[in-house]
Amino acid sequence: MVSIPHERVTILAVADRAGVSTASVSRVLNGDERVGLEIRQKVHSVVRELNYRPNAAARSLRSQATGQLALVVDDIANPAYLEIVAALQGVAQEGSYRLLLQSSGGSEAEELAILESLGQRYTDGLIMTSTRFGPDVQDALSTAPVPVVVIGSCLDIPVDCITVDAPEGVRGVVHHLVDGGCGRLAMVNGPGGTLPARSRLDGFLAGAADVFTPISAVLDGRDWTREAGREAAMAMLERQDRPDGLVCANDQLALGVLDACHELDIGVPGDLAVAGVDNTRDASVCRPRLTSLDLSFAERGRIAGRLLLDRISGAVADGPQRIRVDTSLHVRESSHLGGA
Amino acid sequence: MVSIPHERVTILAVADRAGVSTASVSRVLNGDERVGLEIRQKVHSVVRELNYRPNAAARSLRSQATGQLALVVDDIANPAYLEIVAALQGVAQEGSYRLLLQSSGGSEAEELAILESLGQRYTDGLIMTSTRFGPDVQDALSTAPVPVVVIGSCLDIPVDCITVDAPEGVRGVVHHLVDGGCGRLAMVNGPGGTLPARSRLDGFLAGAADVFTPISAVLDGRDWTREAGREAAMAMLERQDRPDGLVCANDQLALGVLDACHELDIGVPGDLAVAGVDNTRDASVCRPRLTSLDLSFAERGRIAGRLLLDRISGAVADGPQRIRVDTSLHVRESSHLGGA
DNA sequence: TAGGCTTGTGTAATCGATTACTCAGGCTCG
DNA sequence: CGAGCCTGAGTAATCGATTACACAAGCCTA
Repeated sequence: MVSIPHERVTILAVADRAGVSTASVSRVLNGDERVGLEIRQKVHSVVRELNYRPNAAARSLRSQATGQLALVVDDIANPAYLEIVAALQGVAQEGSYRLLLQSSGGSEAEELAILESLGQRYTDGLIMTSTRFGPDVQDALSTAPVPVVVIGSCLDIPVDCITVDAPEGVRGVVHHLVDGGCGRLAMVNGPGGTLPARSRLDGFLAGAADVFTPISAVLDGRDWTREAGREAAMAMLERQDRPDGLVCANDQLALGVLDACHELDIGVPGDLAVAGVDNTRDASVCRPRLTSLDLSFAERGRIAGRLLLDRISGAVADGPQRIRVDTSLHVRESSHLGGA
Repeated sequence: MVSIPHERVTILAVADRAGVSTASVSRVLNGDERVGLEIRQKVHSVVRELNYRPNAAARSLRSQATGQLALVVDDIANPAYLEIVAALQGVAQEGSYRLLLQSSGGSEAEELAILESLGQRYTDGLIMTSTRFGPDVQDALSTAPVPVVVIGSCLDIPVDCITVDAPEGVRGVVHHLVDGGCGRLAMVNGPGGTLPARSRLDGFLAGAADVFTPISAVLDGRDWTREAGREAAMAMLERQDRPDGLVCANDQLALGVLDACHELDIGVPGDLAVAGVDNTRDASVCRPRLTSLDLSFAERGRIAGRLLLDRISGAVADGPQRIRVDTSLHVRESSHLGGA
């Protein structure tokens, strides 16, 4: 049973076979009420018989809508974004949209290229995560030909934005550590100059100021990776004024810190309490399990998706929204000072 | 600076502005050599001036190609698939394709619906991972209107398939454990009846037979999760004839086993050597770090993508290919019997 | 110098759907 | 009984690109 090069079955073929006009077929398929019962049934039966499916390209060309959403992340391999992807996939499916996944690889040029390409109209809307917005990107965002929702740090430009109060959350982390008995804090941050690094630092400093706790060091990581965390920790933990409480700007950095502690034979949480940010799967897999601040990626993905759909349908017509989602601290072994 | 509801800039607008025909504009943009230098330059300058981008829908309608690939996974949240997604995203981007991500949630009905929907021609080709193929799905696969490549277990149906010799790999795991000194083996498998579970079991049994090592137990997990692994391990490790070498059908199950060992105060690898399958990030994050069999998801994703592109371009016209990729064993602490 | 070739450009058909407009027939109402 | 309205269905314009075909101009050759 070789599959014969399928001859295309178009709406015209259906119309002919059913002995009606293409208009009627289209109306039946799009649920137009004003079609007689007889025609309606005939069309349905022919559609089944010929296994007809409307051509997506023709439909979009005419209707000026693609039925597609796009998600741009700066690094697909980052497990934190996996939650956004999964959540968004769910929302898209519910709304009968397809989901396009694009990766900018963290490069601004690539981000710009993607935003430019929106002019091709292959998507009805875009969701974007980004850590850094240059003026070009800001410009492209505000003149985008389709609705855009940003997940991440707030900006001054008029774009919908689903954010969390990361500084407030990190501040809470500091309080948690101090409440547990830490008296000398430090931070391993991401690369300076990025928005997330800045906001986490702000929270850390605010928290430390709240409780008048001395800070022994703040080190910027080379990047956001485990290896960067290890390097920073190595440099930091061999000093005399070693901290007893350490906030890491994300879980990967924290994992690196745990590696370093292992090598240096520093007990966690006995000698040093550690906390991360993102609450990725890794946090509950590593040993000791990592206390981590959840930035609600899944929820933000869901909200972003819903908002985007509302924008597309015109259900929301107001100015740019700024939605702030709560963070939550997941306390695990790595900061159980009392229990050590 | 309010953004004015962008009037559409079509190829006709460009043609008018440049004082040439739409045909010429199209030719210039598609790199047709037979266009005079003057027109070529004029068109390029007008395109820049008007910021023109060809409409994707119109282009696909005419050219019968969408510039899109689709990936269907049965569970997006599964980190093992993340590697496929990332690899495929790379291949797609290289080939100037966009990547669609669809999730079947592991439901056969959903898979079927996705395959049916291919008739809408929103994609030029499909890559699919699946653990279970019912007759309907097989049928849909072999009559699909676009090329399809399957990543996973081989089938009898004529479809391109990128697979690994999982049994052979698992057999190697058994040899590794026995070489390290294990004398009594056990396995924690996934749910019976699934293809992956069957192939891993085959490999396990073959390996044990090779070396005449006694098997103390093979338990099927409720599913593929960490919790299922913990439950199975709890049941298994309290028995008298406790194994000293344990093969887990995936990393999540293995993590659960490690949890159980922790609770029961069984030393890994001292009292029990443990190995997993998939070599996910988790394997290098957990403690002890987990020895794991890499099933080369990333590589298979890459190969699948390339093959799909070749099918689409017609570069490969032969019958269905069956490509087998090598597995590799990543030895880590959890099976270092000598070093314990 | 006429006929044929090459080159460059324009005209218009085409892809497959949706929908504004048109029209025929049956109904109501003055 | 005819004007006006409603219903149901068909005709054809439309979306925005690509490309087969037509054709004009310039060049070469016999």
